[in-house]
Amino acid sequence: MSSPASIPDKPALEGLEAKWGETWESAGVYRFDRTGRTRGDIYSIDTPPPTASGSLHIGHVFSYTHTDVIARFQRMLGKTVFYPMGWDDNGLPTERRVQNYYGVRCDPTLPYEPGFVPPFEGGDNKSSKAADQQPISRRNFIELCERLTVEDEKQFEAVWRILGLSVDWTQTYRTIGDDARAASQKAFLRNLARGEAYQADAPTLWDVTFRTAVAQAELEDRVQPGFYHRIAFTRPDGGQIEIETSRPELLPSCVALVAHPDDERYKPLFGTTVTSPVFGVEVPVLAHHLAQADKGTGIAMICTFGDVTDVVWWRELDLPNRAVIGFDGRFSGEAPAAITSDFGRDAYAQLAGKTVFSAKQTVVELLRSTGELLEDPKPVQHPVKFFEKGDRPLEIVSTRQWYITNGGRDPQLRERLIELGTEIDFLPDFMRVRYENWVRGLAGDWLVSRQRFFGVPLPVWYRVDADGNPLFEEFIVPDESTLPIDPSSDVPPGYTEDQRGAAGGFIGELDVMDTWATSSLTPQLAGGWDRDDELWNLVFPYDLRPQGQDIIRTWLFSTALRSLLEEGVKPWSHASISGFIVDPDRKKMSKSKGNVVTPAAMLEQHGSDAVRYWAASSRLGTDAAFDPQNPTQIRIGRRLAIKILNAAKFILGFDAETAAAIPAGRAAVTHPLDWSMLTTLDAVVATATTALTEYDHARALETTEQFFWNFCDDYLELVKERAYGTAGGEDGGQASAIAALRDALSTLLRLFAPFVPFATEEAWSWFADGSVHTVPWPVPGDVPESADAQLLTLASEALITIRRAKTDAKASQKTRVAQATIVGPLAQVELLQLAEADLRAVGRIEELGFGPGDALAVTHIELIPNEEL
RNA sequence: GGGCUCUUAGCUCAGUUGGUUAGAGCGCCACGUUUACACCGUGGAUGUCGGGGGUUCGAAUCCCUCAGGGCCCA
Repeated sequence: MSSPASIPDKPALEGLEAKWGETWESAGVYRFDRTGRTRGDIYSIDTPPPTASGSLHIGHVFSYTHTDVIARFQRMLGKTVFYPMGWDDNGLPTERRVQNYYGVRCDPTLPYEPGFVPPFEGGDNKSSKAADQQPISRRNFIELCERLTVEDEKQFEAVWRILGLSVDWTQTYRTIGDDARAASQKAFLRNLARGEAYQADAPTLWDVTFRTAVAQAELEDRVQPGFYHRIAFTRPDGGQIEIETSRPELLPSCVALVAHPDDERYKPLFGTTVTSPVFGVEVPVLAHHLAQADKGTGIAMICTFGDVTDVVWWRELDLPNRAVIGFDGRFSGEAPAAITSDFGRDAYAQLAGKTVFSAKQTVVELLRSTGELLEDPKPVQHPVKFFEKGDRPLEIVSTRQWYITNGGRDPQLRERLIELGTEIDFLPDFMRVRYENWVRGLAGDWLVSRQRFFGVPLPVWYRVDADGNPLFEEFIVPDESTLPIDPSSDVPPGYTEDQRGAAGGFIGELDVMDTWATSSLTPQLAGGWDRDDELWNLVFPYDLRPQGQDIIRTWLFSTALRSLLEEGVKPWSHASISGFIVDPDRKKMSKSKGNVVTPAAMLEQHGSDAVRYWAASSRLGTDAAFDPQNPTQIRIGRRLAIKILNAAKFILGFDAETAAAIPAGRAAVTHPLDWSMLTTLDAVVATATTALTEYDHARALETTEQFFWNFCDDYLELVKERAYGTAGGEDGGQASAIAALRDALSTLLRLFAPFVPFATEEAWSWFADGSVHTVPWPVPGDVPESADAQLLTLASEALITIRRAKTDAKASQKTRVAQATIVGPLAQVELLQLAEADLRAVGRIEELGFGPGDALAVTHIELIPNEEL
């Protein structure tokens, strides 16, 4: 970046990443300098913070390259680009990684152990058994989380730097960092103050492995094998009602039977009662429209709680709660009070303490013994709800949890969110539908409390009454100025530590927030919300939110929600959605399928420019197939990057002395063919600029690339003799060619710069000062009236015809031609004659004639045999 | 079951508001070592635009329908 460097004899891509990465960093090329800027000067990006505990895969490279191309384009347009990087390090994935990496697990009841050394380091990140993990205190556990994420983040940053992301590395944040915790807690407290956050004791989807509540956005259905059990309930008159259930173990928690209100078979029974088998509990028969007449026997039992429909029925039909499953996924020791018969209580005693699995077997045996299992269980495949990161079916337990309103129970808020979506330019546009579908399908408010450890603590305490019982409705909040806080170690205002847990004192909330509750605030975290007002006003609302399509329901939605609640406006004007990478069998790459490709080796093997080319060739929203064994697009990208270096070297090598005397730009251009090329290039500039402005990076790249290959294959060949100065004749012909070539080179390097930043920077350094990445994006230049793009096209066609004649004769392209005639429509031939000398030179034609004809063609070509050379 | 999306050359993909004979790259075949490039150059062959129906002077493009792939939601 100092004075122009000498051009290597043999340009190569190897080493460019390290060379330019260091130069860019030390020169601060991508630094966000807000001095004197106004909002209109800024282009701000709400970068996705990768999960620090995960591993980067080729899909990350794909989508982050899309963003970087836009960032570089906007920077060259003259915008000051706010392009920060965050690390999403809080949350369950980190906890799991720490457990496996260090062989530990968190037990909050244990005391802190200073100077703790974990059993080992560098576990293989495969799941290890809990029994093999050493229990440690929460504080020790969090220290290990902190230690490992810092290490992981260094490795991530190294990959991003090699890839050439034009991030300002002084603008980084961590979702577990002090500022992030403070902002997350502050936003929650403001939700609370405005009535948007609340706590409720309610049936909650619960993962028994991780022992935490989970939210709707974290659910997934998995088809599981199961059995339908046909069971008999008894009517007061002794008659039977048959139901089918996949969860007979929940029979002791049965609170009603339910059928569809229009179901003629059961209409007479509505309002009557029946008695449950084995446990002998009398329950009502009720009507509800969610009961499916065509499923099983058409009548179902309602238990507390087998699935989310049970919860709806329980709530809407105002039924009692007879929950039997505890937080550990086992049956509680005490039978529901409704079971009063000795037989029923004995039966329940056999279930107490059992897992769902073994309780099911026990209940089935009991039903067989009483003859109330009417037939052998029928195997079925049915969808079961799982926590997306879990591997045991979710249970539903009643617990006190914190919620944030999200429109799931508020039609007005829901409509505002949908309206907000219409104000955002989704790229591609159809992705908005996924957002709208999600908003419309919300079944309840957002459950944000998690019974985990490595997260942002919910910033509340609870008063304890005179008898030592916590008063959850009488919560205490900290002053904003004290954030971030940890209520399990910090003391609420007006209390002292010795009052913790004491009668008349307080207790701290132990739960942490859903990781999305923090990452939904990435615009705030990165943009200095309520911490750096000047920055915030410069970047918010952001220009761009790039992300993957798989997290529209989580990250995109929750960010839009928090922005609406906190600021009342959309968080960004554009949301660009990248597709994902599929393997050659069109299967999505994922860790569980074992088809993940890690980027570091790819970048090392092929070079960053090559990998970026591959990524940038795909449009937003489309999935890209990738075969690591045969990375065709990457090879093409590598070829392009090398070609850029070679072409630049070639162009800069033409008579350097003459070139030095030629003014930069187009002042010395006189030849019609040169003008033809430049006006064609101007059209490419216009197309590429429009495409990038519309976030169609693939089109910009394709257009530029196509021009570039034609430029090299035809124009460069046509003018090289003239540029060498060996063609002779025309006045200023050499200067014109050299000036046009240099002007085109400058333009092409800038057009390619967002896509292949390393090769373009290298070539730029051979003749110009400063970085190509901070020079102005090209604009179409001045051309004379007479400039005609058609001329270059015709000359290329003529050249191809001449080449074909030589190829057909199995002759070398440098074979001389004694005589040739080009025929074609008069206007074309007249135009083409303007390039006669260049055509003769490239074709080594001694005598070139022109004549009339229907279409452009070469006739009467007369090769001079080899031996006469 | 619902929503979205895709199906174009052997492969990966372009194809704009409907408009001549549907394109590119890779791969393949032939030729060529031309003073930037063998990580190269030149040229060539390659299609029932998933199937069917409709609208139109004209359909890869618009509409209907069917089939298949993918993602998300139930």
